[in-house]
Amino acid sequence: MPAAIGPSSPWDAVPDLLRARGMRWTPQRRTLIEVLAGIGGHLTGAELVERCRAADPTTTPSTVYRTLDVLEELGFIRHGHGADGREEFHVLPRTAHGHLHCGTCGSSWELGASEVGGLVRALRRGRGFHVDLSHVTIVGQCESCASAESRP
Amino acid sequence: MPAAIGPSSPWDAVPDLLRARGMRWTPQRRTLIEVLAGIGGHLTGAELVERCRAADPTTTPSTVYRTLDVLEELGFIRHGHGADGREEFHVLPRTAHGHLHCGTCGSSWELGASEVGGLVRALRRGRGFHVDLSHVTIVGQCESCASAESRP
DNA sequence: GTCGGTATTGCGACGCCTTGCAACAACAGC
DNA sequence: GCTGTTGTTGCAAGGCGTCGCAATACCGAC
Repeated sequence: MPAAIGPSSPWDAVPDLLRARGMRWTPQRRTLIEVLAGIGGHLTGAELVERCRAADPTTTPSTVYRTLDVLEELGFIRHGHGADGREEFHVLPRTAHGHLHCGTCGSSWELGASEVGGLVRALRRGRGFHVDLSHVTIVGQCESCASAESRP
Repeated sequence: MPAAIGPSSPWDAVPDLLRARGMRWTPQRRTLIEVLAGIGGHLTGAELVERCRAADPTTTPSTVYRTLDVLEELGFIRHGHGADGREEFHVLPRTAHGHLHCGTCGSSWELGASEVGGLVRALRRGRGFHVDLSHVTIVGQCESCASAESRP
């Protein structure tokens, strides 16, 4: 019995987008898409590999990372680097955004375009430099860690 | 014959600073310091390991990285992460500064406190977040790459 | 000068991610 | 439905960086 017309998801377009570019729709890619569709927010590459392995134990890291590259080209994900330099992927970013990372407690927050807008404009005007916002990670210390440290 | 009193270097203080903290001055650390003193600017961890190996083939990566941690605690170097997430060390930073990295051509520039000042203040006021400037790497596209791309 | 406590080293193993390559399989055309 | 092309996969190996552990050697004390 054919599934009823379910809630349409942006991911549904992936197979055709791939084929339109002469690329192929494979079970391995399907696995990764299902994992990505089932979660949201930020994940490291290793976490993604692990979740794919949970869904399909034959998953290979290299395939996951290569598929992530493809999905990034298609705009479905973006990657940046966390405070430790490890890759971090953002699923379906509504708008480009950077990240704020507390080096003490490890929490992180999104950094909206409005907050970095001044810097982005200044760099564009002053240096002709075009900032890739999704790749911006600002490291430092968050409010609660800073106050905890000044009053131990 | 004892060396004449040479040009004094900030590195000369390292042995005593270490001992003052109950740490030790070892030949391996000496090798790394000599390498660092002989260059300047930005280097990746791997480059540093390689240069140490050139000076002393018995050099071990783990020792180099651990010594770099110590030197960072002492303030002689700072590390950040380049566009690809790899570690990058800055020798003797005069002032805290961030980095601007062109993802297309790979060049990078220093980002002065004045340029990021607005963002730093906004984050402090708005979120109580204290930015670690030396850890900031802004990725994007530089002027020449951007214009080369728009007019191929 | 020697001795002992302990910081440091070197090793081996691991984790994350990338790359080259041969074998495989998706898919367009018949 | 079969077939050939060629994009993908899985493997193996490698690079960068970290960590635990036993052996080493620095350095302060005697």
